[in-house]
Amino acid sequence: MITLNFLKEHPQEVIDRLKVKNFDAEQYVEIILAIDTQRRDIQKRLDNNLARQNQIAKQIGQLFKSGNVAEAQALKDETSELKVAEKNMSAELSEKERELNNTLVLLPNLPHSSVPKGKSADDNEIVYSWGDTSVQSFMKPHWDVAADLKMLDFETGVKITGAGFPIYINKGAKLQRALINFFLDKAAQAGYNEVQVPYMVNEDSAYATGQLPDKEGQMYYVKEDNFYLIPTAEVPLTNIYRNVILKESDFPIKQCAYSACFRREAGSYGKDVRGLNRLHQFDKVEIVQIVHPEKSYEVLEEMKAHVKNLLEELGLPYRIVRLCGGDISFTSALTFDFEVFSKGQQKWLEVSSVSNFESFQANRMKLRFKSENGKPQLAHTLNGSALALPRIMAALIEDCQTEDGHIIIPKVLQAYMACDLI
RNA sequence: GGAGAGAUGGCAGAGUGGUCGAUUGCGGCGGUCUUGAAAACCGUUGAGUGUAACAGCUCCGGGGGUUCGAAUCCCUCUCUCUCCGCCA
Repeated sequence: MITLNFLKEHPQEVIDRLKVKNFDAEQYVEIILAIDTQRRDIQKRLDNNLARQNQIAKQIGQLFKSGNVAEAQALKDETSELKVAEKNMSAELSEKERELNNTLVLLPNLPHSSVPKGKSADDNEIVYSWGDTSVQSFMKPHWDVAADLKMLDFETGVKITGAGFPIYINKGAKLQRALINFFLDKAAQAGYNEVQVPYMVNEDSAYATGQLPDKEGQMYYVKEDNFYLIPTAEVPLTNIYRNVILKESDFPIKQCAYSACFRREAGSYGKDVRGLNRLHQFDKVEIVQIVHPEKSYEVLEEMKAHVKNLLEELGLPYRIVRLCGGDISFTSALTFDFEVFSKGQQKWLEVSSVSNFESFQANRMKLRFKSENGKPQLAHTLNGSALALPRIMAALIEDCQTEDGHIIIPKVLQAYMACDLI
C-alpha cells in the first residue's frame, strides 16, 4: 500500500496520479488525513497518560521500600483514575488505527508516469513487436492439432475435476516438462536462485503481495486451515522476505520458482476459455527480484529482456504492451504484458506480465533494507512470468504446425524433448 | 490423531513481580596494535512512534486478565519441537 507519510506529504499528487487508474481517491484521501489527525491527537494524550502511570509506579515502588504506605495509597488512587481514561483512549485509538488502515489499503498503487490513460485493454500501448505473424491457410487451433496428436485430453480433465483442468498426455506431457526445464535453466543462467514453494499460503502472505483484500474471489480457499491456493508463485516467493530487514549489500535478490497456479477465474465463463486459453490450474515459471529503490526501473528492463529472449529462442512471434491505467493491476506501478500470436486462432495470447510494484508490496510486508548509516527503508519488488505454460504451448502447437499435421520442435527444446518433431 | 515441552534482540541463551528494552556469549560495526591480516584489548550494535533535537510512548509469539507495577502470575489462541500412532 501507499505509505501514510507519502500521502500526507503529497495528497494532491496521490489524487492526480490515481486518476490515471480511473480511481477517484479524493474522498479517501480526505478521510485518511482527517482520521490521521484525530489519531495523532489521541496518541499524544494516551502517551502522556501512560507516562504519568509509569512515573507513579516507580514512585510507589520507592515508597514501599521506605515504608511510606499512606503516600503510596494516595498515588494508587490517582492511577485508578488514569486507567479509566487510558482504557477509553486506547479503545478509541485502535478504532482510529483500524479505520485508517482499512481505508489506506483500498488505495491502489500509484502508476508510473509512463502509464497511459485508458479504460480497458484496448487502450494498452504496443511498444515492441517481433517475429512473423503471417498465417497459412492450413493452420488449425491447438485443440484440434493436439487432439490429432494425442497430446491433450480436455474431456478426461472434466471427468476428473471439471472444466479448466485438462490433462497433458504423451508428448504433450513431455513438452510441458521440456518447457519448464528450459525456463528454469534460462532463469538459472540469468542468476535467479531456484526455489520450490508451497502451493498454499496463509492469509498474511496473500495480504502482503496484494491478493487480499482485493482479489479474494479469484483464489481457491481451504476453509478448514484458512489457506489460499496460490494464483502465482509470486506470492510465496516474495513472502519469503516478509518482515525482513536486508542489508544493502544483499541486493539484488533474484529468485525463480516453477509452480502450479490456481485461479477461479470467476466471471470469465464463455469467453476465451476454449482449449488452453484460460485454465483454473496451470504451470508457470516465475521470476522475482527485490532491489534497491533506485534500481527498480533498470531491473524492470532487465526482466523484460529476459522474457524477450525466451520468446525469441522459442521463435514465437510476440509483442510487448504497456498496460494502460484501466488495465494495470491494483498493486502495480508499471506493467508490461507479453503476448504471443497464435496463428491457429489468429489471436494474441498473454503469456507474461512483468511488473514493478515499487514499495507497494514492501510496505505491506515490511520488507526493508538498512543503508550504510541510515534507517531501514522500504525495498522495491518486481516480478514477471518467465513464462506461463499453457498459452506458450498453445502458440507453439499452432505456430509450429506443419501442413501434414505435425509440430516442429524449436531448436532450444530439442534436447529436452529428445526429438525434433511431434 | 494421542502425550509432553517450549516460544526472549541477527543467532545462542539468562532473566519467575519493581530502576529490565532486557545479564552474557557469538556475530556485525568502529577503534587501538600491525607493513597487512589474525589474535588480544577498548567502544558500539533491535524495531516502531514521536520531536527542530531531546524527552516521552509501544513492542520479550498473538489476544485478554490480575496488579500501583508483568518478559516474569492467570486465561486463551497460534505456532514450533520431542515421543507414540498413521502414512507418501
